[in-house]
Amino acid sequence: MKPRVRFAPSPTGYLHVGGARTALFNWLFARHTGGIHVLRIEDTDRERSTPEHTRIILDGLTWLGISWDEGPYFQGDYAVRHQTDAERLLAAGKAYRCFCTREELDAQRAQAERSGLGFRYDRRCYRLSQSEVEARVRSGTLSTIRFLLQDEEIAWDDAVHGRISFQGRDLDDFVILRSDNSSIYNLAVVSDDIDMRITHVIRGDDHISNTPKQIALYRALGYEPPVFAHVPMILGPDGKKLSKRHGATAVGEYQEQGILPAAMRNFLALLGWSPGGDREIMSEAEMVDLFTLEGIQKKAAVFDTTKLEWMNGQYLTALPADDLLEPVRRQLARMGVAEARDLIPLIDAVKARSRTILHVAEQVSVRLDPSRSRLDAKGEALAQKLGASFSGNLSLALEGLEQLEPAEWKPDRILEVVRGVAESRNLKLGDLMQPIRVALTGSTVSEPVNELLVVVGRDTSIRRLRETAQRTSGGVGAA
RNA sequence: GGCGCUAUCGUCUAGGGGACUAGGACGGGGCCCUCUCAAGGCCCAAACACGGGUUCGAAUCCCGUUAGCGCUACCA
Repeated sequence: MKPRVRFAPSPTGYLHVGGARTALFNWLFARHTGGIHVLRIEDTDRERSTPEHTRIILDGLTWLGISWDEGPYFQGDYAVRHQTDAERLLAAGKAYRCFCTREELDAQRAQAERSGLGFRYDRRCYRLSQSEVEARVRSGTLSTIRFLLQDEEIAWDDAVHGRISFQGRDLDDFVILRSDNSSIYNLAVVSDDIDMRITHVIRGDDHISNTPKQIALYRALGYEPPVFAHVPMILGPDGKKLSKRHGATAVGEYQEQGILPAAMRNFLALLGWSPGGDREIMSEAEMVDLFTLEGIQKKAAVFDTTKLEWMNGQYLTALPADDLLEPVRRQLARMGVAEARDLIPLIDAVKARSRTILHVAEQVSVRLDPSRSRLDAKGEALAQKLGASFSGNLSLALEGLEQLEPAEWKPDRILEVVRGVAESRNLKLGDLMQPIRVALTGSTVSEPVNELLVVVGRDTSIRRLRETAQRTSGGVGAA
């Protein structure tokens, strides 16, 4: 039988990196086993669920390259089945009506807390006589349906943790149907997972304590529970559950920061999963091939953005510029930069020394700007640091460069010429190259200057260098 | 408080009784390359939480302690 897995987010917020990782594991497992990946939106919390959040979650998954074979299904569409299942349990004596109000329950809880004991529902409504229950229902008293939990051991063989067991007596007779006939999470999930014939439930660690309740529900409903695989949580740098105060937690934020989906996916896969050995950078196909539930870590993992950026840098250098064209274009558009010409050579020139698309776009825009002849504050400061020779050396290099015909404007030729000038003047190559770099980019960091000159173009380069040399000839800062 | 889960370098991890003077990666430090910065190559510092067992032998198995985290709703 084909495995069937599901990713089941609630549309009450953005797609969180933890959720994205859970989705990734489900998808990887489905692909690896030839199974089906179902997407189910758990929108039963009407108060907090919005279509906007649903859209963001779908977009985030798509951006990451995580697809689904069925759905999205919306849990809210199955309210009738949930109710029917609850009533079936009630009719079978496996659940009972509870007339306790929220206020009464709160009081009982507070009472239990005062006496230092953990609260557990005392089953007072279970002890009501049949006629009493009927009388209250007839009188219109609101009631919930509670599941009657047997006092027995409930255990399962978790695919990542091994055997986990709970005692029924430590669990509560939990509510499965609210007084407005809407289902509580635990019932809705089990009812849907049965209906959708889910074989493997791969979800966050925080659901471990829900699992015995759900297993009891499966059995009471007459079904065998699926395989459970509880994946570890993702933590912030301080070891606490990852949250807003740790910075970016939504997948969309990383997209905006210029992280590549392939890098994000690779990084997320390695957070709590390892193929064994030293494998780190993996293609989608390799990850699918290597993925197993056994390779999932038991321990929670800290989300390390520094390593994410390193990995993104790896993808940036390895990917052909063509693959980067669209994201760079989007970023340039966001920055309000007009792309006057073919961006491929520009991207090629800078991608190896960039960690994000943002970073690539910034450098591209500097090289793209034909009017950038005046040094900005930073460039000015750098020029000053190079000292009085800045303008003179710039002019020297310029004399050589101006000799070059447009057809000769190639990295090898440029290097040859500049090197010739340097040797004839007894200067080091860097004495001539660095002023050019600063003049053209306003920075001491760039690709090799001969390549930079080609990327910027002969005419623009010469014009800009000439203007900068003139402006600073009376001493740096004189202009 | 109760119940549950977890525990290898700062971080992500390899390891599943002898192959461990514990390997890789990020980050840090150094060197090489070099017109700068990356990339790349080489090197260094850095960990088995603690205590008991089991065993000829334990990072690996068992028990306890400690610590961290999760759950403990008519939320999901």
